[in-house]
Formats: sequence, structure tokens, C-alpha cells
Amino acid sequence: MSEIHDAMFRALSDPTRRGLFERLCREGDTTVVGLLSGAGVSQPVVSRHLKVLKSAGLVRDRHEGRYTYYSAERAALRTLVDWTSEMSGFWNDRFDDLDNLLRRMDQ
Amino acid sequence: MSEIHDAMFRALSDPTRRGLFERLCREGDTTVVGLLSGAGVSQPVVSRHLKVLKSAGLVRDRHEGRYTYYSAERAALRTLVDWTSEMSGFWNDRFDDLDNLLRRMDQ
DNA sequence: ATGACACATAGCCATATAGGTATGAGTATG
DNA sequence: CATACTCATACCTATATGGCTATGTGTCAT
Repeated sequence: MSEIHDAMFRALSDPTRRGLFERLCREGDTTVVGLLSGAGVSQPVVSRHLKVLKSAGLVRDRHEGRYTYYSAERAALRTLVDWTSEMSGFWNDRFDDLDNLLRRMDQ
Repeated sequence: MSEIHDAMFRALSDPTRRGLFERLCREGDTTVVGLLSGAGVSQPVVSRHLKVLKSAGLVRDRHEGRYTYYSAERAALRTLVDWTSEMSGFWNDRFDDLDNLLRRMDQ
């Protein structure tokens, strides 16, 4: 159940890797060489980070001749939004409970 | 700027640590011993995970006699929601651009 | 005061991981 | 066909990290 979250948060925990993901969110389809500029690391490192992001379901790749285009995976973002919403929800529920408790105490 | 995100994603990347945070979101104020049951690790490990979560701004602690109560930090969740929203926003913007492009091409 | 309890820190170890260079596999181009 | 190019993999190394046990610090209870 939470293995998906494990992989996603793990993948996003590294700044370099999260930077790549953010660029893919901003710029869409991009090749490895395209991502290389500004990444601050070597090409093999970029490739490996992309592999991690892919196995975490955060990006997809598409082959076109000798180029490989990577792009952010929309479903993954959805999963993240759901998780944060769930956590926020718990937080709000607790305050609702507190609210109810106070109301009951008030009577 | 993104050092906050670094610390947060890093803190949430470990399953044990994220489990603790989720419990704090669900159950609110809890002591270390309270969190210990079901954590699957020793008390010192729990304490260290909580320290990491705290320095990432994800939880706060409150001392009461010999007890220390930890609780989830609402602002941190907000930061996460903002980040995921921003990423989703980029994604949508790109599709708006594509949409505009297709419209222009259509004329 | 003494013992029990709650929690944090220190020190240790095994493993994971991010980075590098070298190289391989596949594709376009002259 | 030979060369250049794109990308991935293999391999190595240094460091980070998560787990443990032992112990320290502070607080409550008897």
C-alpha cells in the first residue's frame, strides 16, 4: 500500500533528482542531454536519477531514434496531492473532534 | 529556497519516519513511548527520527514533566501542498500552451 | 533518598547511495 | 564503413544513514 509512497518520497528526497523532476514538470518532454545542462552532475548520473524517478512512477520515457524523451507522470503528482490531502484531513478531523468535545463540554 | 523541501522530502523518505509522521497527523499529541508501540524500532531510534522530523519542520515538541509530546506541524503540510500544486500547475500550463498552439494552428 | 520511568545522546556497524570514470549498445550522418 | 552522437550500464569510492546497545539527564513516586 505505502510502497508507492516509499518510492516517491525516496526519489524526491535527493535535491539533484528532485531538480530533474521539477524541470520535467516545467518544461515537459526533454532529452537526457537537455536535462544535463544545469543539472550539475555527469550524464551517467542524470541517467541513473531518471531511472530512479521512473521506477518510482514519477516520470515516463519515450524513445525516438537515438533520443530518449522523459516527461513527468501526471498520476504521480495526483498520488502526492492525495497523500498530503489525507494528512491535512486527519489534522482537520482532529480539530473537528476537539470542536465537538468543546461543544459537548459547553452543554 | 528549496532547502526546506530538501529537508522535508528527505525526512519523509524513510518509511519508519514517515509512519511516525502519519501517526502524528492522525492521532495528534503523542509521547515518545506512545509512538514506540507499533513503530517496529527501538526507543532511541524513535527519538532520533523525531529529531529529524523536527529539524525538517514537520513536527513540534512540547515538554510536560517527564513526558515529551510530539505533534504534526500544520505549516509543513501546507508547504507540501504548495509544492505539489506548483508542479501540477506547471503541468497544466504546458497543456494550456499546447492547447493554444493547436488553436493557432487550426486557424 | 532510592528506584522507576521517559526521553535523549553517544558510539558502533552494516548497508545504501550519490558521485565519478570507463565503456557498451544503438542510431544517425558523412 | 567509419565516425559522431545519445543514452545506459558496470564498476569503484567516499559518505550518509538507519539500526542497535549502553548510558546520561531529568522527573515522578515511594
